[in-house]
Amino acid sequence: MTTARRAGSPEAPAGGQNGRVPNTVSKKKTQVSAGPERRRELLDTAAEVFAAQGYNATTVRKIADAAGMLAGSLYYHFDSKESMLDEILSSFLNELWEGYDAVLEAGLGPRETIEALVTESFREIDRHRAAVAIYQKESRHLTDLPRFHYLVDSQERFEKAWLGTLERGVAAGVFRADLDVRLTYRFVRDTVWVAASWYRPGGQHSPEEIARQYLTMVLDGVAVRP
Amino acid sequence: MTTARRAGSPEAPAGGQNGRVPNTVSKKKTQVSAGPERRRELLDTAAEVFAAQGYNATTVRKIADAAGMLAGSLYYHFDSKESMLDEILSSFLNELWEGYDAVLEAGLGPRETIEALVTESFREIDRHRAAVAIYQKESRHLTDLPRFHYLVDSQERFEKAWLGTLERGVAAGVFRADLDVRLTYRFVRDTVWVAASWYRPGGQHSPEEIARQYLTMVLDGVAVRP
Amino acid sequence: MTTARRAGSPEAPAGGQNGRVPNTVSKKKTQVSAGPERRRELLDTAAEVFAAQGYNATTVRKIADAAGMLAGSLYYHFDSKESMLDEILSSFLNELWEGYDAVLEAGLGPRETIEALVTESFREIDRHRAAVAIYQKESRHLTDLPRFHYLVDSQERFEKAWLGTLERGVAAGVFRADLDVRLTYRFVRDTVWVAASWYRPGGQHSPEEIARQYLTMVLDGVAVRP
Amino acid sequence: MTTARRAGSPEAPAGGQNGRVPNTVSKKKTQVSAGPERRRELLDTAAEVFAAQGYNATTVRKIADAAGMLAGSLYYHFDSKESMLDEILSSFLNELWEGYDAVLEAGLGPRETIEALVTESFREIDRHRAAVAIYQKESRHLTDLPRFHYLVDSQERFEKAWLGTLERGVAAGVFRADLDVRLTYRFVRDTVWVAASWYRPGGQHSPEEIARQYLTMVLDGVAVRP
DNA sequence: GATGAATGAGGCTTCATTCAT
DNA sequence: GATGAATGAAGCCTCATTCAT
Repeated sequence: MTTARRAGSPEAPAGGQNGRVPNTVSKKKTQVSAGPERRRELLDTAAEVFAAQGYNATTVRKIADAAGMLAGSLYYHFDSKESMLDEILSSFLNELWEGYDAVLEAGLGPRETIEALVTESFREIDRHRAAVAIYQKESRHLTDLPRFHYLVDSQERFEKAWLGTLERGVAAGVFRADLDVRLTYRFVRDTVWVAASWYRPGGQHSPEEIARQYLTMVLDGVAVRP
Repeated sequence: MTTARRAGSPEAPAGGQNGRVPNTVSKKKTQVSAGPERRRELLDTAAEVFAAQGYNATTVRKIADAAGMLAGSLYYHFDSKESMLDEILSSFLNELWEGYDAVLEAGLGPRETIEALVTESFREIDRHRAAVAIYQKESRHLTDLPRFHYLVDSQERFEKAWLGTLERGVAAGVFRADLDVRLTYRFVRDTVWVAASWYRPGGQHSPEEIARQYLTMVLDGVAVRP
Repeated sequence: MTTARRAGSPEAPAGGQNGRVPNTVSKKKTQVSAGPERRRELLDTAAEVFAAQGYNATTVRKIADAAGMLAGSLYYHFDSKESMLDEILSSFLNELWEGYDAVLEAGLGPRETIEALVTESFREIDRHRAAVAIYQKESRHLTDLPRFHYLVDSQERFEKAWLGTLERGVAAGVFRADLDVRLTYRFVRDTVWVAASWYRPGGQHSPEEIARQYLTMVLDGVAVRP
Repeated sequence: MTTARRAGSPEAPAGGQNGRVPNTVSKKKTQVSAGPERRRELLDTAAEVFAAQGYNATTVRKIADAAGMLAGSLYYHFDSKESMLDEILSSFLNELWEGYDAVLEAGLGPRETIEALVTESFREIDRHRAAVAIYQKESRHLTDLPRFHYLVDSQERFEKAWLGTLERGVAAGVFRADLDVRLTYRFVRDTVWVAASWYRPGGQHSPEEIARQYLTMVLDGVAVRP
């Protein structure tokens, strides 16, 4: 039931068939590692459970079970259940923005920027599937808590980046002008991130391949051109 | 067991094929009505809260507050919090499938079928926004409960309908053959239903208008044709 | 489930095969009688349910179901669930003491007194099976409530009557002197009243017949005399 | 399913065949013990309260109060209030049957078997007074719950053992043939077990002494022989 | 006399969290 | 670093009772 596979990488046949860059999030040595790596492991475990069952429905005991310890023991490592969530989300967002910022500062054209952002997004989904899924499900009601206000900030930067690029594209004549830009923005944004709900790392398509297909759908459409 | 009962659906005679249907769902805090309408009102209220806060994070007290009664009083009308959820989802799915079946039995071509399904979907989002949002967020872990097994059935029919239509379209040469059909399926499906997360009835676009724009994006792409 | 047969007499093939004196507690005319008889009927129904499920486990709704009305409606007839219990027990005890007093004032010898008390007791069990069963199960913790203090009084009178008779018998040489009288008292008392837990009116033995057999067991023993 | 597990029974090596066993059951409010003994202590406490107030009337808070902890803390040790009851009853029945089986397999004559069973029964009442009292009061409506179906099994074995012995005795001419055997069975059975309702361990009579007196009453009668 | 709907207290249970060992 | 046991707040649900109709 509480399957909770150790998150992401270890079992992934690293750098396998699709020329994918293995993203070794944690390098656990033996069974149980120590120090800050242990922390990472526990967070990965927690993220899996949160993603699978929902934050509220996840009890600290379930996380502890999945980690092979007792509930109380988690409190040696973390202040609270909420702080685990916090750490999961913030470290995901940090990495996401590292990638996004690199793209945004690269001085690409609108279409290329969109392509790069989409590709980067799928890479993040690949690396942080659980965190992305949690983010999707929980961010709405989390924004009420002051502690998670950075989610709002991130959302705003996010919107600015995408919406801006789209508008730039419309102005440049590379994106259609007959569409409501906000609608388009939501369309593209959702289209990409919802994928986290079904994506499983190590599946038959690499994130880059999925990004490629998504991009041609979004940009060129599903219909055959007349 | 819990076979989706068909709700009386007073919302049904929804004004025509395109005119915005003002959401008459009930304005809490007005005088309470009696009889089976009261039940509907309470379910609508509950759905609103479930959608906003998530099923697990919603306490019966919150629902009762929103309905202007005490928590215990809800149990005069419903067996349990879960049965409220059940009734909300099943009556939504019943209505959804009425619309979908009408489309699927109309003998339309693949492209027209997709167009009709998307349009019908946005109409359902308009009518049952809360239920759709709940469905999106909760269906995954609900399927574990025997009581909600009908969600799995519905999902299967759903996939059959959409995937089948897409395949038909590829075979007929109206949809691109160079895409992974399952990927396309997920793309179209998610793209439509996630809209429930931001859609607000009574906004500036009617469901039909949103459907139209979504359809041209999905079918023809966002990019300007070369 | 909540079988709740209308109590005692009506269905009993009055004065049937065993030369039993029919004790017509209530003469209901048709389906639902009015006035004070209705009250009796409801109390009989309540007593059945209390006896079957236990006072605490019996909800007012169960009684109402058995009586064919809604829970709230009972409050037209009675102040509270507790007052139903009160009325059931006190009216039983009243009748019991009527019978007991007649016996005790008859000036019989010790053995004859015991015989008459036992017989009278089985008659009461026959007439008020439910009340007796309730009494057995609930009296202990009821005595805490001031309202039910008469239970304590009754118990004391009861003990005085039985214990006194036994002692009289020991003094008179008709009951064995080698036994602890209190133990004997408890033995006889319990032996009789517990029968309410399995006795069903209209069974194959009349109360008088059961009394007769019990008496020879208690007085003469189960073993064959050497 | 819930097969009566055998409790560790530290009470088992109960001092000899007649010397009063001082009830070492645990004196709440003393220092709490740890490990599986704590479980036993809590169960003993719970049994005491159940016996005194009835299962339904007993709130978990009352049990917790008696155990010197908060209501919720009980759930660290037990799944539910019902499972406490289950464990109390099943461990009592296990011990009871150990004793009964020893008697039944000893190849005694009918009268000696009855004597041994009665004596064993009073010993059980002495050791498990609370459990016996609970059993008396609650077993009837408990048998509806699948979880407690073993109570029915036990009752059947019980009846077989006693009734069989009585019939053997009648056939052998040691018990009276002029009595209804089932009536005799109920008489003897009830007569013994009801004693749990007034018996207090540490009273002036040892269980063996009470058994002896009960046996001469049951077998030889209360009346002086003519 | 009875109904339908609600109240409010309280019951069982869960769970994040703490802390001595 | 981890365990075992407990806390205390809160959650879902039940139920006796009330009352307008």
